Amino acid sequence: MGGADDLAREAGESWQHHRIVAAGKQIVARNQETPDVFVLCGGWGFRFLQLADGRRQILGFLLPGDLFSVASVFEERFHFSVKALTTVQISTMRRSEVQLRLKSPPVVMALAKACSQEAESSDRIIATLGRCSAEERIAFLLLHLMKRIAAHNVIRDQRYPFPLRQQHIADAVGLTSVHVSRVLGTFRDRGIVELSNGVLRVGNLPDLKHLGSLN
Amino acid sequence: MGGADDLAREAGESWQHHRIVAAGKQIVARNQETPDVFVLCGGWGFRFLQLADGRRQILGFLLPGDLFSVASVFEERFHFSVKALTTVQISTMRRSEVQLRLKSPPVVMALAKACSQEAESSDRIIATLGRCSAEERIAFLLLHLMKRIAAHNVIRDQRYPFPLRQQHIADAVGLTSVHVSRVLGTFRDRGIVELSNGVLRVGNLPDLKHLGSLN
DNA sequence: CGAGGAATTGATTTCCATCAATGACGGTGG
DNA sequence: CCACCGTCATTGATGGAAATCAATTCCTCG
Repeated sequence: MGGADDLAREAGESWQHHRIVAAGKQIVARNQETPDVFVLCGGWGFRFLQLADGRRQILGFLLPGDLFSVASVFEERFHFSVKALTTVQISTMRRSEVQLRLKSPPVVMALAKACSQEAESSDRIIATLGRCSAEERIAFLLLHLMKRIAAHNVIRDQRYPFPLRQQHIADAVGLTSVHVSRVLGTFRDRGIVELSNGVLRVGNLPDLKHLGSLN
Repeated sequence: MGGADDLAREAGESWQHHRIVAAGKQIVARNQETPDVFVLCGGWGFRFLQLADGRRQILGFLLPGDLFSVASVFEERFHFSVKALTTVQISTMRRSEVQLRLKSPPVVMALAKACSQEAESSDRIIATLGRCSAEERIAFLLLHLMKRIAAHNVIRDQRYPFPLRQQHIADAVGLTSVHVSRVLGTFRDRGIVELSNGVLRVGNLPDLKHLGSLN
């Protein structure tokens, strides 16, 4: 997640492959082994773990430029699965080739940066799931995604492109989609945010931040 | 976390410092800047985030040999706090010196390994907090710690040294200590595990695994 | 022996899950 | 063009898991 831009800039073209995946399709499976490192180039994806009884936890969302994970540069095996949320473009690069590029300091630095961002993000999610209420969790997720969306898009009128279904929100913050619907309902009634037609409209950013900022 | 053994083996002695910290004392604070990389050499510690209203989430426990975090090799600032759970020995090394050692492939590989282990561990914790019941969360934590404890100690009679208070368990799995007490009570009644006097005795490992194995 | 933190236990409340029904779309094929 | 269907969102009623509040009791350690 993050930092792959630098990697791509550094890289030649010949040892990369591109691929389009339709919305809803799975891209990689947990425990799958591959000689490639994956980067998402367009659209949205998400990483997740599925429990034996079907419960699903979304670990994070992938936006354009995101490496599937820093660990995948070193590990030949994924410890999570990835699905396309929207139609998605992915680029794959031979791991061996990527590792050769690790001789270049800027590439190493980009990876190191991505590593610490991954770790910090994970830790904030753990704290949110462990200690926050439903409203706080959802607010946190929205704020987190807004920041990342804004890095890719010009935001006018506080309207963010937002392809998630309520089920995705639920699976990301550890709630049921029914309860997500209720919470988003109260957010709408209170004029905090409104979510419809793949657009997130923020009506009261201070209130949202008040709910969703851990500290 | 993990992989610091290799680092230490690789390292000389002169640019390291050792320190003893009493149980309960804080070792580093969130946002604290330091020129040093920290390794825990003896005792137990834990990493945590504290929310504005005092809610605390323990992110993970540190055992001997653990780097506080891989990210701290690259970042001069911690994004979490660390406290000593027991009396603890810590070793600090100049970050600049550690980074020089990054020219050595085995050190890089040790770090990469630690990075992917951190990421996988975080993701499993996220899934556990997001999707599992109180019993499952506690069982998961116990199993996770048992594995790590067994790597440091000879385990006889299924008795593990276990210095956590119920409050620590609660803060690690996102519950209240009252509820942890109840769940541990039923575990004891069912003969699954018994926790007392800093010793965890496992009475029925299969049942524990059945509860705490995500898949 | 006494004191203070830790654990246990009970009563009650709160939050969220579950179950179930309905409505709103959007696409598809007759 | 419209009936049909599947997916998604909403809403109500109910149940259950864990939080909260509040006493004790149990240890550990001066």
